[in-house]
Amino acid sequence: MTLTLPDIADYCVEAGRCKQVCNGCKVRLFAVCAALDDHEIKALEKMARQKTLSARQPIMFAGEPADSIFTLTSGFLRLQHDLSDGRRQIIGFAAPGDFIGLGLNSTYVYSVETLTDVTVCGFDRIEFSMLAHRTPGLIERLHRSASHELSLAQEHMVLLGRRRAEERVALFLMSWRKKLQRIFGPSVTVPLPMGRQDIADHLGLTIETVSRIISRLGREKIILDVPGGLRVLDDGRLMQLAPA
Amino acid sequence: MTLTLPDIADYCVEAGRCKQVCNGCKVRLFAVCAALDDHEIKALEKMARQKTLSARQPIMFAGEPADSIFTLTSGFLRLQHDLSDGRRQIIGFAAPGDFIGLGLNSTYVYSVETLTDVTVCGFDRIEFSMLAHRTPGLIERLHRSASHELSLAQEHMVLLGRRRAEERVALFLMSWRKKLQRIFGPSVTVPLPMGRQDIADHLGLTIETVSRIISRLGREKIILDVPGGLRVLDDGRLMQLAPA
DNA sequence: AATAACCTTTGATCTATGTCAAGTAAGGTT
DNA sequence: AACCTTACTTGACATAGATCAAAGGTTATT
Repeated sequence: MTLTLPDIADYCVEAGRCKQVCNGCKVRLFAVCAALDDHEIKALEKMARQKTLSARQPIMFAGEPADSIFTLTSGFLRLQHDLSDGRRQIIGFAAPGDFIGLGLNSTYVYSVETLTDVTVCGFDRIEFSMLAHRTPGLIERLHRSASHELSLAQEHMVLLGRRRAEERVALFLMSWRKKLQRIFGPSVTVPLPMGRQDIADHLGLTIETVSRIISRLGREKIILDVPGGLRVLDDGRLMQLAPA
Repeated sequence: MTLTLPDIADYCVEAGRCKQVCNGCKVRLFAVCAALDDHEIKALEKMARQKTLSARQPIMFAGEPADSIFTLTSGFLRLQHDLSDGRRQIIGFAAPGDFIGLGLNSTYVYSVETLTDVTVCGFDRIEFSMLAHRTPGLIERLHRSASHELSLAQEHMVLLGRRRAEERVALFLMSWRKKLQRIFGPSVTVPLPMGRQDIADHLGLTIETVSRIISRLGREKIILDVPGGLRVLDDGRLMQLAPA
């Protein structure tokens, strides 16, 4: 199952720069850039550098200097914290339109790896910060995005702290579907560009538990496992699995 | 064990208003207000309404219209999500200087209850938002605070998703101590204005597990249980309990 | 000072989920 | 097509932490 926002790299990449970037940008309306007027977008455009990255690559590490920040324009990422003994918590998955580096912090607060081939619209953090400093609308937009992330993070704390395994899986499927829906439009088939282990590491479970629950939901005809994702057969029962 | 930032209400409350609020404010340097220059602080001061609230009171509910937002000036709060079946996740505890309503969202994203008697410096959300809109330094400060909260939230996800009970308790004690230290200065004795059940609901554990672990750490002479809080006897071993 | 209400601690047992260990399927490569 | 690698699934068993139950302590109330 392939998700096609027509590949932004197609009409963008030219010695790492591009003209026409923002106006042709498929994710513009979802991204922080939506805050900018024509004048400001020109300034941003000058700073932007398109990049293509292949699947399954680490692209930044928690604690390292945050030289560059970016909007994800196509493909998917996972954002994660790794403990020294190998345990891993996936903080979230990024989809097209998501901005990485919202906090403008001088070091990255999490590590990032690509799940799929990916294109990004990258900026020098300092340069971007300065633009933000003199562009109140941009900070406001960053703040709104960060606040939204914060409330999602808090919702996820409830999931991790207080919900049982089946609820976690059900809620994950629903929230991931909702996130994709906003970008790609409604669909009963939910693409899962991440593996079972990634889902487990996001939900604080083991791969076996995730697998068993997905199998069970399949047996109960609530979902149908299809290659690359899954189809939601019974929305109502899926929702009932997790009390509000 | 009583924490005394001298009570801000002393020289503040006068028909719900006050002169001299901000200059006398004990938490000003920690709070979002620190972003403001003399001119701006005057504008803010006009909008501010001091309030006193007694211990163990719910003061706002998730989902309700966010009419007012505030800086906590003394006392402690807990911020929580409640599920319909009674399960509860405490998102965090607020200490003097913390701002409640950082996101400027039109509805509250979590519920809040007082742990102790409390004083707050409250604002009408709309009024405050408008001030923020024309005061870039203020939004910037809100954004920094929100970003900081976001990274704390992500750290807590790791705790909830991937750490064992003893690590959770140890990390909680260290992070709570660190938070208080910034406000009240260094101290080996850590006040715990919240109960064991609150700690459990913050760490995704049961009260029995929290109690057992605190008892064990006491037996091992890592901490000493004292009324209203506890004393850290062996910082090194406490830190060793949780791998980075 | 005695009583009551509420926390907290401790012990005994249970269980949801983790761990360990095979299998099976799906791509990718030669 | 056969092989190999990697991901997923399933089963059997183990365990960290939950649940149930009963004391102890503290603080507030009369």
